[in-house]
Amino acid sequence: MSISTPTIVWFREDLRLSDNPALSAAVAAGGPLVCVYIRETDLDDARPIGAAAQWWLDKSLRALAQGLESRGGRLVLRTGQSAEVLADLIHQTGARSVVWNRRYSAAEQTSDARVKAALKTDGIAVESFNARLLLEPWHLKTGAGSYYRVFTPFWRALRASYVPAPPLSAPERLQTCEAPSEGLDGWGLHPTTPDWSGGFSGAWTPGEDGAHARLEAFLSGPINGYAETRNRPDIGASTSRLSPHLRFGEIGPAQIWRAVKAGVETGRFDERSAEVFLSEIAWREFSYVLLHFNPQLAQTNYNPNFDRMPWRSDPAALSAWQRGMTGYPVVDAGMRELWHTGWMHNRVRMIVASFLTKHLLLPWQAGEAWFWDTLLDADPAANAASWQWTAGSGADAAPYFRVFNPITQGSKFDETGAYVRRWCPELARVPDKFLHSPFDAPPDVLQAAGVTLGKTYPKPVVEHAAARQRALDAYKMTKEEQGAA
DNA sequence: TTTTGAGTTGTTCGA
DNA sequence: GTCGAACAACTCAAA
Repeated sequence: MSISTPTIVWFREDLRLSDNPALSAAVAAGGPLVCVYIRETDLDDARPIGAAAQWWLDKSLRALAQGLESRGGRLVLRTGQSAEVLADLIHQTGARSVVWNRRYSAAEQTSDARVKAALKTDGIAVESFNARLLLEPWHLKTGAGSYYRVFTPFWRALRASYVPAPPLSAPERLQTCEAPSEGLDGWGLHPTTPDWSGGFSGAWTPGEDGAHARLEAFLSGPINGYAETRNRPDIGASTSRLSPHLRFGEIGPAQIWRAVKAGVETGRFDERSAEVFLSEIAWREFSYVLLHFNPQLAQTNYNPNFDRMPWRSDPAALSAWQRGMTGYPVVDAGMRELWHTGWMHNRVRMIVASFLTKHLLLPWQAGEAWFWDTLLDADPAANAASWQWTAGSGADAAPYFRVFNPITQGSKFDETGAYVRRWCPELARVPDKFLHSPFDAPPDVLQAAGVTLGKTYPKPVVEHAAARQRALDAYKMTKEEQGAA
């Protein structure tokens, strides 16, 4: 390869300059770079990213462009079919090679394979890398040679065999080729009319620098005690909040792994909490395994017995759940946190997901779709796998009789009530004893707190005990013999 | 091949 | 108030 030949670096879900194998390989090739992000129009089978994620993408691309510019480079933005855009760039710049980091949903992989074949036919060198996962989905196999369907053995195997590669530092200077670029402002990723993203900007700093600041903030304190405090949404900094950064590849799991392990080795972190935190990273990996071997994970039941589940259709109940108006404070607080900040605490995600699928008996796909549109971190693998897990239809899923009691969960994990009081301010003056079940409070208590159920705060859309029994009865249907119907 | 032990995150009831 | 058992049966992973 002539050292003057340009290499195209196709950025996708890896919006970072450090520990980016494709970028490092392109730099090592010695020629100038063409750094491009393509707004793809040919991913027919893939869902477009949700509205919240678009907001993040907008900011993350700006941060990436700035990172490149500060090193003497430039980010090219294009819209079109990926193969055509790349061919066009090759024509414009004289590039003879293309590199990217792999992605793992079926639509994306199919498209990438097609692009790769077409480029190779034209005599272009193409190489792809892993920047997104500790180990790629096909890497770990059980003794019988199949993929892992149960988390714990998967986690044991991962822990035993994974050794992170040496870190790759961000290039200090870059030389990029001139090529026509579109403008981000024209992409309309930031919402207008109305701009509902006001709650996002105060809560987040998209981009690689923001990702590392978030990691450092987590490692400088909250990681110690994480094993317990991670379940407490009323404690502001109890989790890492790295999920949206991971979603867009502003930081990779290998970088997190190295940083955590280094802290354990120097005795800086409590070992148990570090282990629990890394196991959460491993759940993300496990989700990618499930997605890879089950491309329809976001659409169809992993466990086909659930095809017999008698889900209801109830637009009013779905809407109450989406808007945070179910009358169960911890559920409503979670749904409102999601709407305002694009994120929800993990413990609360489980509570609201259990409520939708069990108390309301609505299909998990409806919840998955809502999360897809409203979560900044909406991930094709983790979102689908987690919803199926909660519903009971997923791999290694919760037993069907595990129906979260939203009152008990609220009292237990929002012990101080700070979480409900923040997101449901109309309940702020309800005393702790009734904060998670205002419908059980005596009338004079509600009056003193300025609450009128049905007016200032909704009455519960379902009664817990009856809804629980209905869910248990419905789940029995998934157990019936084939042909019993 | 067969067997065995185990499996993210809970709730309710009754002693 | 606390504690242990029941809730169900099945699939997976590994010996």
